[in-house]
Amino acid sequence: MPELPEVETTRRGIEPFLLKRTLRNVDVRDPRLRWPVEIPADISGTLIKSVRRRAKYILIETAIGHLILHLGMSGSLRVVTPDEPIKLHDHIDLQISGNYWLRYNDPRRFGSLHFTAGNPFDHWLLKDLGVEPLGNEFSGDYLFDNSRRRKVAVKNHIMDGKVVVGVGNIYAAEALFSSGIRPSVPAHRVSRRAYARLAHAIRDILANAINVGGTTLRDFVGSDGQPGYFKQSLNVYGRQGLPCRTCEQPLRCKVIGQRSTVFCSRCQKTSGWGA
DNA sequence: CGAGCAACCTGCATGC
DNA sequence: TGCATGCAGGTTGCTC
Repeated sequence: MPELPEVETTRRGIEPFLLKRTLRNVDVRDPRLRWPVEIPADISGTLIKSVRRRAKYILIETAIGHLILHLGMSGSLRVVTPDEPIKLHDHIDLQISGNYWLRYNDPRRFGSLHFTAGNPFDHWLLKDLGVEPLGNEFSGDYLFDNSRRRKVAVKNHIMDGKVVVGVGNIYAAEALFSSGIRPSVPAHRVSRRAYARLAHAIRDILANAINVGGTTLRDFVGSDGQPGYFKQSLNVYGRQGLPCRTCEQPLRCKVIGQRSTVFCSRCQKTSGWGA
């Protein structure tokens, strides 16, 4: 599921169920996630003070510290009632005051849940993260300045969480298409102007996806459905071999940084020397 | 230090 | 139908 828009959609979906409620208990039924889940027992009965997001992590602030949740590749949260039968890969319940629980399911177990009593932004998972793509520090100049010595493909550059967070495989491909940049170009050869286009594209696409995600919010949180919003607006991801929506050339697919990357060889010509 | 890649897991679509 | 293969929206941590 989750790239940044899906995580933000999830955060917005669960926030009203959590805020100013009491966390009655965290029931760790199966602790085998990316790292073994260990939550202190005295979190039970604490008040939930905020539900925030940093990168693809959801931060749930309680009276004694923060829960740091990551959905990995296949994690999801559903709102359930306590009598809902346990399904395969239901790992954790956040038991909230009132007649519902938040149930975490993760087949591939790439997700994680941590607790920290300290400042969550100093936690080892968060402390080295790059800037937020929708925040003020992110810009074309920022991407340009951080890329001068980088020989990796520009696609890897924007997917590097130490540079900018939240840009996953789907949105990286989409942003490069919409800014006309060839994904395989070395990052240090992309011009300032091209990075300006790219930064705008990243912002636009992510913001847009979050907005559209909002419309499917209720279904998403309530029923564990996969949000269907993005398929419609995707221009390249998953469309290899199909005609480019701009020029009708068949889209090509290439593995870059071990991830498949779809692009249009006609529309994405920016190689770093020109515009 | 940067770059490249293996690893962590299961589920699903595909092809024989 | 059964089985093998390849691929999947993320991230860490190992090598060189």
